Amino acid sequence: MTPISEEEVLLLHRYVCEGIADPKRLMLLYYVAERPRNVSELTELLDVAQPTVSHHLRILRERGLVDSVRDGTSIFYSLSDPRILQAIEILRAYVADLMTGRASVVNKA
Amino acid sequence: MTPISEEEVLLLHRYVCEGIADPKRLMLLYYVAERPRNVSELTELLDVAQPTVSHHLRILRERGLVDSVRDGTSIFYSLSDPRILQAIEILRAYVADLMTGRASVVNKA
DNA sequence: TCTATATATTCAAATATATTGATGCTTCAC
DNA sequence: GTGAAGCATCAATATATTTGAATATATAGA
Repeated sequence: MTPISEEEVLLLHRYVCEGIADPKRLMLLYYVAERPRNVSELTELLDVAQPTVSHHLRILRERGLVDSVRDGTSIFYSLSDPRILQAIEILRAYVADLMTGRASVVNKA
Repeated sequence: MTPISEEEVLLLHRYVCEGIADPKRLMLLYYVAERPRNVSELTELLDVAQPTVSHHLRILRERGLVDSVRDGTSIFYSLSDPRILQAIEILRAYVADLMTGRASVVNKA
């Protein structure tokens, strides 16, 4: 493990961690990872007001986590890099283990 | 990629994403991943007030991201599960590519 | 027990974030 | 050009987070 600098941590935080730090945005990442989806579709899926979805999509877009492509009046969002969800999936597995007691608790018994 | 449920996303957020959503906490995770470290040491390394470090450590501890062991008057913190940093390292590599223009921008040219 | 050291907690202030109704902008069909 | 659809931005509010000074708690040694 290469030591990390404070500047690198700040970039990591600004470009990724901040982006995935909201449940709605996590859901958005999973949804657009399946296939490109437009805002209307994502608004229905998330069950929040449309401006809320646009707000979260903007945060993801500004950080480069998702790409957007206009098609007529719709704008389709997609995941920009598979590593983003790859990392999240590792954390997801970790949490799943946590919930079934296989991580951190049992390992210390 | 197995579809994720809203409940699973909430757990993922509460137990991990929220925990790594602050630069100071990211630094803490890297520091305690190297070796167990006590609060005094971490306070010097982070260059913030001791209560601030305790606060961040509590957030990490409550989520199970770090373990703590008392030794005399000191309390040593360590990383609870290697997968946490494994995932972060993937994101770190992604950000490094972003910064050198190898990710997301170039791939779309 | 008294004192010093190490860590945690409380509390308040400052800052940041999430949410949504109202509104503006863009695109397309007619 | 007009109207409608889709999305973004604005403005206002509510909520959450970060921070550190002051204080409390816990351990060890004398």
